[in-house]
Amino acid sequence: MSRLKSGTEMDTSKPMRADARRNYERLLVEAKRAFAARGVEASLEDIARQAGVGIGTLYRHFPTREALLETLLRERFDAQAAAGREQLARAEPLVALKTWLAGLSASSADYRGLSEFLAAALDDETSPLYASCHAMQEVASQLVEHAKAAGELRGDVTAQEVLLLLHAVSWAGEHSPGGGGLPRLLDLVFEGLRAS
Amino acid sequence: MSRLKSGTEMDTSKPMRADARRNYERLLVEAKRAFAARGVEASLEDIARQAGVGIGTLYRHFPTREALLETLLRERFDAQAAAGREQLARAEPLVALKTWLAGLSASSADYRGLSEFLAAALDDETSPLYASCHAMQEVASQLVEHAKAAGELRGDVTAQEVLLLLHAVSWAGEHSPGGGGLPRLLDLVFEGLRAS
DNA sequence: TCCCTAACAGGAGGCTGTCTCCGATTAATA
DNA sequence: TATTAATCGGAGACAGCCTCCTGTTAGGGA
Repeated sequence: MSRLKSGTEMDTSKPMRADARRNYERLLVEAKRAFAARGVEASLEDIARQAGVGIGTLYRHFPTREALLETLLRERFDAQAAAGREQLARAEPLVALKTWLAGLSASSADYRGLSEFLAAALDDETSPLYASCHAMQEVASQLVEHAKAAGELRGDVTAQEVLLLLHAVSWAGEHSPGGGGLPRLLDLVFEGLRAS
Repeated sequence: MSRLKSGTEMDTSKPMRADARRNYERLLVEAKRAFAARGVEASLEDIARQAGVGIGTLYRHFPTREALLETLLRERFDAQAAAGREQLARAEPLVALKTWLAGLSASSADYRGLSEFLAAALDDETSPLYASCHAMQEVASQLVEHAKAAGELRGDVTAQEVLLLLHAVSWAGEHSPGGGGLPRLLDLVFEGLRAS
């Protein structure tokens, strides 16, 4: 979105040429479809082919797979962060935290293998996903502190641990036989985080 | 080991030729090294090269990556299953279960990406790892039932869920910044499984 | 309307990896 | 030592990642 340079935002650079922009949008549409269908490791050549574009064009717009994913996820991540800040005002901090985490896990669920990618991005400052994920950690941190202050969450648990466990649960959800076990697993794990 | 046809066991087929056996063993040594160093996705061509053997030879002995892994893991898995049966006699069933799971997670930890592989194998009956993993599920099931019967474990949790959570924790351990967070994560998750 | 040029398109090609096939090689046996 | 069946191992087909460079084109200025 920000790379479309499409008017409403600060335009420090020239707008994209019409053909470039057309291709950029087609690539995003096809990437979304491919990632949803085949997981986050879908072939980039396939995506380019489906978009009716050469592989070189894909790589110019998105130098890495992470960059492509980041563009697809940014909008959702922003919304998720906003939702988190709303939950901060809520009366029951533990419910707030859990609700927010459930939303986050739902995001992880629609591209197979995404948890893996996100977990890797958190260890790599050069990844385009790193910044988005870090913003998420910021929000998580605040929700965790709220719940601790209210005495509803174990005092010895860190936000980082909570997020890691959430990623783990999302990962497990992908490998759950039925597939619909994610909320159940989240419940189980959350039980252990509650203050005793 | 069983494929070595090395005397002490029932030999329904002829023993391997000396050169075949030599290569088989070299491949196992190098595979172990490579998986430990580069994770479970290490290049099979590299392994063959390091073993001083052609790629064709590797594929003849181990038709798939799973087969190679299975041979490397079988011994450990057998030991783990035996350990589980010993734990069954123990007085505190919850401690027994946790001890056993900790041992299992330690096994998962030495090849990066192994959890992923094991989780996938559980969904694929044709995988050579499926049988080994299923035996593990059998033991887990008994330990879980014991702990439930003693009123120490939540009654509504299944062995499958417990194992899935264990895999998830192992996975998270691989992605934990410090790297030594696995026991801690196991503790946290276990807290939620305890009967309340 | 036409032309010029910076921006863009996109495929060839190098690289790495998986997996198969089959002629060359060799261990074991008589 | 000669025979032969088991084994070896690399060539080659294929797929994916990523880069480079030539040909093309959009769009502002004359």
